[in-house]
Amino acid sequence: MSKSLNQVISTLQRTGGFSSAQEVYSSLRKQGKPTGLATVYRALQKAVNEKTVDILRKDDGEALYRLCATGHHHHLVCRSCGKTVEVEGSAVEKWATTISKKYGFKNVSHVVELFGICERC
Amino acid sequence: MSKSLNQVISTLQRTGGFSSAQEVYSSLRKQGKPTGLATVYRALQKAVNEKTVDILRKDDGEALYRLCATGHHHHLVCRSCGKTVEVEGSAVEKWATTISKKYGFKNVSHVVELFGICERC
DNA sequence: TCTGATTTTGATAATCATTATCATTTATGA
DNA sequence: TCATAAATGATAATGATTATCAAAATCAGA
Repeated sequence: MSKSLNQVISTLQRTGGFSSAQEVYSSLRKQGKPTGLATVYRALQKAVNEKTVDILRKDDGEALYRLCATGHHHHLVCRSCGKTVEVEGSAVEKWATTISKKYGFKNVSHVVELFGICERC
Repeated sequence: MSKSLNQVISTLQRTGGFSSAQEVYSSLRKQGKPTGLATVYRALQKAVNEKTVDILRKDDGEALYRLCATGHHHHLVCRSCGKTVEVEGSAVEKWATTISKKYGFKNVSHVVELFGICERC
């Protein structure tokens, strides 16, 4: 595992929720470990291929990344300031299972994210 | 309803499935109804706001649009062949509303997609 | 119908995330 | 050590989307 991949992964661990590539980039810079933007993208890409990182898209199409292994939960993200709350969704889990059976799909994963404006914004 | 909105809608009808904005643009041009790219985007945006058109993202982040006769719904997509089923999710809608209130978020949208392997694959 | 105001349009430029390039640095291994 | 391969990062290129703004179409009232 290359050095930069390690750093990107551990940055995702620190921040917890979803981070865009640009956020990882500036986060690394703030940590005193400046890393080229291209390298950040490369590391994220590799992590996604290896399925250690999960990718999803914001409304505007920007990609968000998060560690896969960190237990299953969902996020409520502020569109304005980026504040993220982890939320539980057993209702959603059940729903997903029901739907999958109904249509005969196997091995179903789901992406569920909420985006809104938080109180302060 | 403006003229261009009509044309964009009927183009989506003709092509049936999902089309990118760029595809709609060149499709209109081929039909002999050349329309500015900006206008195409504006029309699609408006249609999405009015919930007459559905938007989702390709893997590379490009937006795809499709007529959405059946109101708000979600998708169950086959990872292997791409087959897509529209599914209803009132359970999810309720859950999203509850969570949003709980954390004081306003104007909350949600992204819910299911990915699995369909029967045939 | 004429006239002035408002809306719509479209060519073009600007934006912004992402990818490609390529020279330089760093790791590897015989 | 030396040579080769891999990783890095500054920068340019790409491509979808959005903003700008002047011209054209539409509308409303006299």
